[in-house]
Amino acid sequence: MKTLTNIELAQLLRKMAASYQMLGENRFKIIAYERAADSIEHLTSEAKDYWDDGKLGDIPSVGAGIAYYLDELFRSGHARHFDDVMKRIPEAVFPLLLIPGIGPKKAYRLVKEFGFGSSKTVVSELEAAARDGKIASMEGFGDKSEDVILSSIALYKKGAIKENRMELPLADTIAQDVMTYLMKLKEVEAIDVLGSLRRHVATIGDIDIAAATKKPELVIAHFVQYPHEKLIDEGPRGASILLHSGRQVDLRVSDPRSYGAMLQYFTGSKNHNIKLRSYALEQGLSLSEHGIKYMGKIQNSKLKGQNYNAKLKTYQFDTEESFYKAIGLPWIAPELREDKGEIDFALRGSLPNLVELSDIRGDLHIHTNYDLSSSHDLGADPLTVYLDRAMELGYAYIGISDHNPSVTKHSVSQIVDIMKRRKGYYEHQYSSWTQKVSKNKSTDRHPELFIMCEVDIQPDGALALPEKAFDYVDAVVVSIHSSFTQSKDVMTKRVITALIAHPKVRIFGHPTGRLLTKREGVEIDWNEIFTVCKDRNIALEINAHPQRLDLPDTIVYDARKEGIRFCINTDSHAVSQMDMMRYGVSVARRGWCQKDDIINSLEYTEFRKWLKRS
DNA sequence: GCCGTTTTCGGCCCGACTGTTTTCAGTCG
Repeated sequence: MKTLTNIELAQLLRKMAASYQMLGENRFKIIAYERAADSIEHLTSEAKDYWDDGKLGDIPSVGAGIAYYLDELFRSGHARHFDDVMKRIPEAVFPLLLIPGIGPKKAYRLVKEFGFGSSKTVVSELEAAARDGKIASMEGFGDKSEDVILSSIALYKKGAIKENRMELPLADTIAQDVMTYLMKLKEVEAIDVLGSLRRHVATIGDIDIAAATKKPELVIAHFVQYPHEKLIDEGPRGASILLHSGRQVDLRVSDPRSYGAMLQYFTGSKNHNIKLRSYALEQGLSLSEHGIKYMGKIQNSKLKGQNYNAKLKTYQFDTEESFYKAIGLPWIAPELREDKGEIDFALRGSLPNLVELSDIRGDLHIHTNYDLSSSHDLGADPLTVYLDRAMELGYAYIGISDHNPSVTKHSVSQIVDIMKRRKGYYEHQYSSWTQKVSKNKSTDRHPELFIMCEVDIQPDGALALPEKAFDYVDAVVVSIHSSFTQSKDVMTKRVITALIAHPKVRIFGHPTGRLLTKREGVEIDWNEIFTVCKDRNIALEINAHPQRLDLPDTIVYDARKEGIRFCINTDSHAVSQMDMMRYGVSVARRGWCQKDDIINSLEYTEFRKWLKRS
């Protein structure tokens, strides 16, 4: 039987939710399935592992009912109840759910009406029906809905499907461009990104931007002049455009007096907001993007002094801080707003003091253009260029972690020789560089250098660097670069073998090996890895490379609870990539890391002690 | 169907927008 991944389970549960919606089931049952899907999708370990331990019911939002069906699914590959429900739904409805503006009810009606049979052809068949004017005559539909379906399909074909996400740095770059453009207007009093982008999630759907202004019409008119492919929507509160890149940007404007409430509302996450509103409701407070309505009879003292909008019967908040304060909470950093208990921590006043980019003192995973005959990519720039940049960044140290020399092309003694020559070369380069900077600059402070190596973990767990070559490095990062699809048991043993192979193994590089939107991470028993890392005092890397962001934040969160420490590195293959450090810091923050959890926040002397185990 | 520092029953976050309608259903974030 094929093992079901969390993503596949989540998709299955969402299909169940959609099916129930089409069948007119109780709406709370639908919500329950959606919540279970969300919960499983955000799980840090596989649901299958919960099942192995007989603990499916421990998964939040999975109760006795769904646990029973999932159990059957894991045992036999089928859940009769799921099959029975979905048997009543034509398969052709499901692709339609990915088209903007089409939900379960509409999809179901359209498929029933026209008898679309195949999920492969349904989108083009629907397009043809709309072209022929066959939709406008359906009850509940009209000319306008027909147009909307046509333009939605066009969007869908351009890639604007509901699940098409982009990597964080790309979204960040696009958003910065648009915000720079918007800020040219002096009427824009404040501007921020919203949603998953503000929470620094690894992949982003739409780009949402908030602006505070007393002249909304002016700001919106300016926004829709930004170069775009298509104006999707324009109204009094904002507008949406589709860029030439196929990416959607939404602008929302708000009066400065209620900007804080709007910012809070649209930053999400959905689950954070749901939890927050439930909590507020217990105090008789109803939250919305406009502010807070008081439902109780006795005056609530926390709302005193807030601006009151009589028309909306709502108290307004210009900042998020004042909004949270009115519910009795301190401000919660956006990265924490994922319903992982942050509201309880906020209540107890024990939110983590999150690590900042400025806490980072060095970057330990950098590839130079020194050719040591590796089977992997070299970097693009020489050591001295990285050193210059490290100095500008104010780093106390950097580590050069080139890939090990190819083990298939060289003998052991050749590899040892290559590593020895490399060490000599770097030491010489570094020494002349330090002399140069001491002469030119007023300060004698400059980054220290660690000569390291990124060593392949071979399929059997052996390190791709012979014992004698370790004499020529300060420490190594070990990483998986091949055989990603080994079974969980084999992979776990493989990595543990590598981690304990040599005392100079200090960092486990991009541990899951995932490539965002391209390749899933490896299957591995994280608890066993955590145990070994803790015993051997090895750091897990948080790789800041835009395509990796690896470890994923959810696993960082779990590892941190076990007392594991992390090293945030850029894995730079060119000097410009050293600036990606901030994305790694975002991952750490989403994993609730404080400065102490990050090994490369240590100053040089302390870090050196850690790295060299002395 | 899930869930519980007052509850094992009776609740379940909130509002905007749209289109097709005279009060609402569907979709979205």
